[in-house]
Amino acid sequence: MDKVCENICFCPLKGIIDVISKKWALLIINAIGNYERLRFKRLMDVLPGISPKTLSDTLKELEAEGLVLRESFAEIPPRVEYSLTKDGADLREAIVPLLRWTATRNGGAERCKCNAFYGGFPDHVLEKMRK
Amino acid sequence: MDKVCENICFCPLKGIIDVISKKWALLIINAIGNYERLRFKRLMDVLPGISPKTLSDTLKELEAEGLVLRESFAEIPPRVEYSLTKDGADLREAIVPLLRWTATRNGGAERCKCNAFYGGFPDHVLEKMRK
DNA sequence: CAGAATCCAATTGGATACTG
DNA sequence: CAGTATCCAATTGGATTCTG
Repeated sequence: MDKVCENICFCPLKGIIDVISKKWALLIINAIGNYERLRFKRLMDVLPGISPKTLSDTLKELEAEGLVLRESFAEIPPRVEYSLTKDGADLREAIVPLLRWTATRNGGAERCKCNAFYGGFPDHVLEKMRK
Repeated sequence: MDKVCENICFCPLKGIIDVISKKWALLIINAIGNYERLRFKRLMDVLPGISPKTLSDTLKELEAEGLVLRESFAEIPPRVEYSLTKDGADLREAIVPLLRWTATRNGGAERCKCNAFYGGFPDHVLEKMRK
């Protein structure tokens, strides 16, 4: 995707696709967005199944992309809080239609009685998503 | 992501993420959406840099997901046309905000003077995207 | 707590050549 | 034309262990 950029360039798209195609990126952005600010461990809890490595790696990329802000406090035990930058928040807004579309496909939870998806969202977010 | 589905389930999200994280999936969906229906070779042209294998693979997945419709005509030489299903079209609508967000990041084409992104869109689509 | 380090298996996708 | 078949290199991400 990089080398296409001599004559024909997909650079603008390259950005999101690289971000989005990271398996957990959208989930992380959403999670942080929902809770305003989250600590590492809390993120691990909110995203069941993610490994610390993957979370760490993805957070770094999101930070490098200017989507997530990392604030570390010199305390013991250490405390680090993640929040969305303006850009990150905008991105999150931009994917709401996508989430809504997903949530309503196949009647949503018709086959799958789990509630992790909706369950991960605070009430005020739920209301918005349900339109 | 699959095995998470005993107690805590991310199934609803699993869908799009698997679709979206395919490097070319969104580009393909967009391309087809812009032109209503496209043939294989035309898709290759519209998506510079994609290999036939990748295109073929991705199309199959999109078809299996019910996002793309494949119609083959018994002619010589063979003709196959791809179009979006209702679901595919909805998905495409759902990602427009995302594309718009991307296009306006960093002032859009500030560093990159290419026009492949906007260039790939018919005028009526461009207008909508520019808001 | 917040990760870094290591190791490793699976997935992805590019290049190329071939076929009905 | 519309793929398929092969081969292969790079990326990804899970598990696990360790550390300031």
